[in-house]
Amino acid sequence: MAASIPPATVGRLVTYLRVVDEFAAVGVERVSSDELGERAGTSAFQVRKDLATCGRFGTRGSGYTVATLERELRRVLGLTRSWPVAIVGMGRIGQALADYPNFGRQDFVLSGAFDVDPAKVGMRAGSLLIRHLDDLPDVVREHGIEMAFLTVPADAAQDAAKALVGAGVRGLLNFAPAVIHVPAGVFVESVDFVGGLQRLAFALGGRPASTVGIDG
Amino acid sequence: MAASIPPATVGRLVTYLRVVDEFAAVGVERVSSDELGERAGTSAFQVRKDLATCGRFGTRGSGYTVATLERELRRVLGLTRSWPVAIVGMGRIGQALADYPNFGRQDFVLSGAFDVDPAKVGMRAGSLLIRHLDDLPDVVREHGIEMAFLTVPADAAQDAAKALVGAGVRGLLNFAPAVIHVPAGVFVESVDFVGGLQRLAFALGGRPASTVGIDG
DNA sequence: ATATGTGAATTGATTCACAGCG
DNA sequence: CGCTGTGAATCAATTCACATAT
Repeated sequence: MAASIPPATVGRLVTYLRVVDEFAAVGVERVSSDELGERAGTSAFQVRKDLATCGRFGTRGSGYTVATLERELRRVLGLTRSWPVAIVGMGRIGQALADYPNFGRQDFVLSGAFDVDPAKVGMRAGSLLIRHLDDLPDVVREHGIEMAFLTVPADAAQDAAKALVGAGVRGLLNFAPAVIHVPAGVFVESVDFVGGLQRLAFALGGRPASTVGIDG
Repeated sequence: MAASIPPATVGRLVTYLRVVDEFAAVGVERVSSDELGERAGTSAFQVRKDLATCGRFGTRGSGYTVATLERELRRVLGLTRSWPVAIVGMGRIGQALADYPNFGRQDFVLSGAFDVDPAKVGMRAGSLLIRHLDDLPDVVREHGIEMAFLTVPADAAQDAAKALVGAGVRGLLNFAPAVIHVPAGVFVESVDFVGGLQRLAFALGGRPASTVGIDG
């Protein structure tokens, strides 16, 4: 039971959940793998394979019930509970995240904001009071925090990650352009926008521009 | 010549460039695939395979010259020129990006900031004057902009993408939690932090915690 | 000797065709 | 019939072993 789900599939399940929510928001009750694939930017084959990997959610001949699919996707992804999240590093990006409105809707609750800069400690960011990184273990214990945004400069990222892991945090969402090393049992997802620009540079310029037409 | 490089490899080349820059910054002149792999969070096999995909950069018996590797990686990735970049959507995230200090160092130059909110148009963000989205085509032409940050709310993302493509922009770095559809010849990289949290939720909770030991 | 470059083997992911249920 | 679920086939990516160059 619950055969392990490939990472590539997990990434798409997140997209399907988003798409399903969009359908639900406009009152659609049933969708086909074709419609899901179109909206999610993949093929109907892929959708069916991915969904079948985690259970039997559809009805042959008529498709998937939006409400069922949403519930099952949330269950599979571990989104049936609320996840308290810390932000470590209250620079521009950390502050922008603290003000981001829609985490609650997604079952993530900002529960701590940290920095090492005395000028920032004590200030507010969104609904949060910025505390010193030294207080991390206490706050993690108090709020049951298991994941955190890592929004410190690249050269401070590994040390901050170490502090987080030491405090018991097991999931890091790293925004720094740096590779983070963590022990087994701890997970890092990276949000690498500098890298994103570089991958775009490759796509646009690594190969010759070749006069691609956008007609038709 | 220049056999096409697999996407998975391109992603790692970006990491290698970063690691190589770190070595260069502390004065190291030669590195082995072992050292690169360790720092980049992958195997020496993978490093050699990736680097051999785009050329013969090393010296058997002694490794890779840091300066050569940096130059070659930049060339392969299309980072030998400067890329003007626009920001579309001057909310918290767009503003944070406008203030991000280190794009210049990476050969990306912020060259335009856009929004549709009259309250924001005319204000400054970092070194940029915020202009109305209607001015996009003019500014794109004037500065030769080929890529853009897409930092608008999810429900405005597809329309903004259309405006960008219409203005001739061929590379989008999408921050919105939404799938963006673009014509052939246009590239989208997504920076999905809400999705990142959800993937972490799966990693931490989708499967039973199973008492993962961090000992040994 | 030493560490790269590369074909071969393996593993994983995607695509497909169609069986099977409604 | 229509559309899902799934084994088989194809394709891509990773791992490995070792020949090769310095």
